Amino acid sequence: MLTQAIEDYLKTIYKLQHSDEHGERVTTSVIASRMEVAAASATNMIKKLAEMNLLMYTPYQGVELTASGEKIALETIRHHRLIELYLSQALGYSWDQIDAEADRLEHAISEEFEDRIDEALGYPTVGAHGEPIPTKQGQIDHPKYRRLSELQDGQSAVIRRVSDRNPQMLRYMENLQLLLGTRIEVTAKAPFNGPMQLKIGAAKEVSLGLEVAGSIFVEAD
Amino acid sequence: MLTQAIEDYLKTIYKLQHSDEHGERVTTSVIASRMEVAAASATNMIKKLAEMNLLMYTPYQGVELTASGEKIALETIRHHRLIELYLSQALGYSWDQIDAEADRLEHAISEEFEDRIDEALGYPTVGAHGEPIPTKQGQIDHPKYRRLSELQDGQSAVIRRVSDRNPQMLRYMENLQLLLGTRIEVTAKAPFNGPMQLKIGAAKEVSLGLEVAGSIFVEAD
DNA sequence: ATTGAAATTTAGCTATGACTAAAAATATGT
DNA sequence: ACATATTTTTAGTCATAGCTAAATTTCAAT
Repeated sequence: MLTQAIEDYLKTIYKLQHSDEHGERVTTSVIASRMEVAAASATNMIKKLAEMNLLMYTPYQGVELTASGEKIALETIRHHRLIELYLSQALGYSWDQIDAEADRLEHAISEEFEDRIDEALGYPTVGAHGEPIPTKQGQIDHPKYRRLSELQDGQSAVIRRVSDRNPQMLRYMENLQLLLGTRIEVTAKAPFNGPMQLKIGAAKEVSLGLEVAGSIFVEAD
Repeated sequence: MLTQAIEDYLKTIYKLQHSDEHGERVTTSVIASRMEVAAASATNMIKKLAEMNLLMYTPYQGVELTASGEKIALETIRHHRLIELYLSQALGYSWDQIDAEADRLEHAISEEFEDRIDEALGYPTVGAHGEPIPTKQGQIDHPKYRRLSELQDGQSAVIRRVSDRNPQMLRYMENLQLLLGTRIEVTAKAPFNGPMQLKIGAAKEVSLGLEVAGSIFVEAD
C-alpha cells in the first residue's frame, strides 16, 4: 500500500534529485533534513522503499528513484501543484498559505478530484509558484531559469518561478508585487553580496536582499 | 492529538446517539459494525476516548459523548457536510460520489479551508443530502421528518433529506429525480410491505420499494 | 434460578513509522 | 597514512490502531 509517508518520501527524493543544489547524490542525511525526521528514520524508510522497488539504494552512498518510484512521485507532485493552484485561483488563498494546505490534501484526493480541478483550472501546465505541473502520464519538463540574484546591473527579466520553501518570504514577495509574469529591471547592484536595486513593473523601486533574489527565477531578455 | 481514527469514532458515535433506530444505548458492537472494525478494536478505542474525557464509558453497557467529545464530532461532521456540498455544487460531483471523497478530505482540511468553502457556498445550513450542517459554534438542530415509506395512499409531501449510507441507492434515487425539494404524491400502496406507487414532480410515475422509500425523509403537507 | 447464547473485554500479536543510543563505515585534515 | 570527525546504519523502544482467540459478563429462555 501507498501510505502518506511513502508518497512524501518519494516526492522529497524526486525534488532533491532534480534540484541543482545537490551534486547528483541524494543521501540519507539530505532526505532526513528535508523531511524533518531523524537520519535513522530515513534509513528505515529508504530500506523499505528499496524493498518495494521504488528506488535503488546503495548503503552509505545514496538513493535513486526507479521508474515506478518516479511515477508515484510525479503523481504526488501533480496533486500538490494542482491543489495549490486551485486554492489560490478558486478559493482566494495567498501564496504563503497554499503549500501547507496542499501537503495534507495531496494524499487525500481521488483521481476524480484531480480530474475535476484540472478541468476547472483549464488544464494548467504551471503551478501557483511557477513550477511545471506533471501531466497525468508523468511527463514534465524542467525549464532552466536564472536566479534573479545572478542578473547584472541594467538587465531586465520576467519572473517565471519562485521558491515555495519559506512562507514568510512568499508573503514578503507577494507584498512587493514580485509575482509570476512581472517584469523587473536591475537598476543597481551593491558589491560584496549586497542588495540589488530593482524596478518592479512600471514604476516601483525596491532594494532586495540576495537571499530573496536567489529564490526568484527569471527569464532574462 | 486528534488522529483521523479518533475523529471517525466520535463522528460515528454522535450519529448513532442521534439516530432514531437504536434505543438510546450506543454499544461496542454497534460502533464496531458501523466502523467496520472488530469489536475488540472498538473496545480499545473506546477506552482510549474515555481516558481522554471525550466520552463516558460504562463497560458492557455503552458510551455517551461528553461535551468535548460532541464538540469534536460536530466539527468533523461540519467539515464532512460542507465538503460534500462543495463537491456537488462547485465541482459537479454526483450524489453517490461525495460521501467517500468527503470521508478522506474531512480530516485533511484546515479551518481556513472550512471558512473559504463555507463562504463560497453562501453559508449553507443544509448539506447535499439534506442533513443539517452544524454551525462553527457547534449548534445543530434535528428536524423531525417522516419516512416516505410511512405515508399513506393519497398523501403528498416534499423530499427534505435522504440517507447517504448506500451509494448505489443514491444513484438510483438521483436517476429517478428523487431530489431534495421534489414534491411527490403517493398514488397507491401495495399491501404486505409491497412497493409504493408515486408521482414524482409533475408527471412521472414510479413504483418504489420500501427499502428505498424508508431512506427518503419528507415533509408531509 | 440456571443454562446456553450473544455481547464484550482481555491478552497478546502485527504493521507503520517515528525516536535515541551505539556501532560501523566513510570522509577529511595533517 | 592515519587519527578524528562526520555520516550512516543497526539495535532496540514507543505509540497508534488494527487483528484473532480466549475469557468474562450480560441477556434471554426455560
